[in-house]
Amino acid sequence: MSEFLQQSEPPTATDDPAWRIARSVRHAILNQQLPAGTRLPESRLAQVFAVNRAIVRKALVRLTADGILTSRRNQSATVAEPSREETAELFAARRLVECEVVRLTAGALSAGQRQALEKTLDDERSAHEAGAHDQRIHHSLAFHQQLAAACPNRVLAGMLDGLILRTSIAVALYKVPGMAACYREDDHRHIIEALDAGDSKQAAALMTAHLSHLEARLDYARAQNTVDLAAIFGAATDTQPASPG
Amino acid sequence: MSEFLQQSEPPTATDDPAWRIARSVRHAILNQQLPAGTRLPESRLAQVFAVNRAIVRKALVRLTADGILTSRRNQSATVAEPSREETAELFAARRLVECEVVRLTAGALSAGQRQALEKTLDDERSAHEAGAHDQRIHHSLAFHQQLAAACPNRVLAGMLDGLILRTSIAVALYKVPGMAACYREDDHRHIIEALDAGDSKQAAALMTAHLSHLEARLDYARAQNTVDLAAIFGAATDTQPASPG
DNA sequence: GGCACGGAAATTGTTAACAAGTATAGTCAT
DNA sequence: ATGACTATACTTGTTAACAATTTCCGTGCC
Repeated sequence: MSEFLQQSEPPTATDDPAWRIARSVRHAILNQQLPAGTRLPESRLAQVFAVNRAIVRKALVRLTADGILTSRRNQSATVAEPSREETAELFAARRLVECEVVRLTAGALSAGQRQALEKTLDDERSAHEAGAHDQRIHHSLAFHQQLAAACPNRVLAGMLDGLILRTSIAVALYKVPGMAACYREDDHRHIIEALDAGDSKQAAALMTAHLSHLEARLDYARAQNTVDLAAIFGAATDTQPASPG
Repeated sequence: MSEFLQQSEPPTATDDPAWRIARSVRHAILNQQLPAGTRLPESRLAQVFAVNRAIVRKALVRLTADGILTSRRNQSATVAEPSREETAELFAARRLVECEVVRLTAGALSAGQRQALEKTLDDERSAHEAGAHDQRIHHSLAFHQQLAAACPNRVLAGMLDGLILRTSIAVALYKVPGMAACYREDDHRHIIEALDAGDSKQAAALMTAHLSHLEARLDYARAQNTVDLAAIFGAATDTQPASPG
C-alpha cells in the first residue's frame, strides 16, 4: 500500500537493529553501491550485520514498502528496477513534490540550515573540480535531502525523501557514463539564492528546470553489475576462514 | 522512511497472508471502525486472523511504514493519531497530490472507470438520502480511491492512496458529530463533470475547494473510543469459552 | 483520598529449527 | 553442441519457545 513517508522516524525506533540495517541499505543505494536488480538475500544480510534473519526481514519489509526494493514470494528481495514508464512517473511526482517543498521553504531557512546547505554546495563544487564523480553525486543528493529536512511540512518532506531515493536508483540505472561533464554546476546555488530572496516562484521554476534537465539526460540503456555485500557494508563473513598451513 | 505508495502491489504478494491482514486493517480504518489510538496487539491479531505472530508483525511493519500505525519499542502498535499540525500537513499534501491526479486524469477516463465512478456517485447520494452516514463516508472514500486508480501516473496514485487513508484517520479523529448535514452533495459530481469535459484546471480547482471545505470543518476536539477487534474483523477468539452449567 | 510501591499478567524482542519452494549445476540423451 | 532432466544447494516461509520489557492492578503508606 505505501512506499513513501521516508523521514527519520524521530524517537521511536532509532535503536531498533532493523533500522540500522535499513539505513545502511539506503545509504548504499544513495551512494550507487547497490545497482538496480542487486539481490539482497536475508541470510547474507544477517551474516553481514551479525543479526538474526527476522531482524533483516523487518528491514526488508520496510524498504519494500518504501518502494526501493521489490519482493517476490520465495525469492530474494532485489533493489528496484524502475521501468522507463515508472521513471518518468517518479520524476513527474518528484517535480510536483519538490517544487512545493522549495515553495514552502523559501524565506524560511534557519541559520543552521542555510549554513549546512552552503557547506554542501562547497563540497559539491570541490568534488566536481577534483573530478570525484561519486563524491559529487553524494553531495548533490545531500543538497536535496537537506531541502526536504528544511521543509516545514513534514509529510511532504517524507514523501520527498522517498522520491529522492527512488529517482536516484533510476538515475544510476539509466545514466550515461560520461555524465559528469554535463553537470550544471550552478543549478543548486541558484535555487538557494531564490530561497534566500524568499522568491518561492523562482525557486520552484529553477527546481523544475533542474529536475527536468536531469531526467532529459537519461538514455534508458542500462547495465547492471554485481557487488560484494560484505565489502560494501564493511563487515566480515568468516563462514569459511582459510586456515594457514 | 516511507509511509506512502499504498496501491495494490499487483502480482507479487497477493496471496501473502500478511497482506490479507494489512488489507483488513486498512479497510477497518477506512470504515471508521478503528479510531485513532486503538491498540493492535500482535497476539490478539494473530488469534483473530488465525495466523502466526510473525505474519502479523509483517503486516504491522508495513502499515507502520504506510504511516497509518505508530510503533513504539516494546509497545503495541496503535492506529496513528495525527496532531493538529500533522493533519494540516496531510491536507496540504493531499491537495497538492490529488489536484495533480485529477489534472492528469481529466479527459482520460475509460468507459469502465467512468461507469464505476457514476455508480459510486449514485451509491453515495442514496446513502446520504437514507441517512446512512457511515455508508455515505464509505462511498465517498471509494470515489477518491477510484480517482487514484484512474490516474495514469501510478506513483502519484500510490501516494494518494496513502494520503486518503491517513486523512481519513484525521477526519474521524477531529470531525464534529453532526457533520453529515454539512456534507456538500454535489462536489463529487461537479468534479466528474469537469473531468468529462477534459477541463483539468477546473477539476483541480474544484478538488482544492472540496478538500479545503472538508478540512475547514474539523474542530480538533476529539473523542476516542475502544473497540472489539474480534467483532470488527468477524472472527472467533475462543480463548476462554464459558462452559454452561 | 491520593500516591508510591510491588508483583502478576500481558506484550513485544529475539532466537533456533524445520518445512517448502526456487535457482543452480551437472548429467544424459539427442 | 544443445536441450531437457535431475539432484543438490540455496533461500524464503512458518512455527514454537524463551527472554526482556511494559502495563495493569492490588496493596500499603502517608
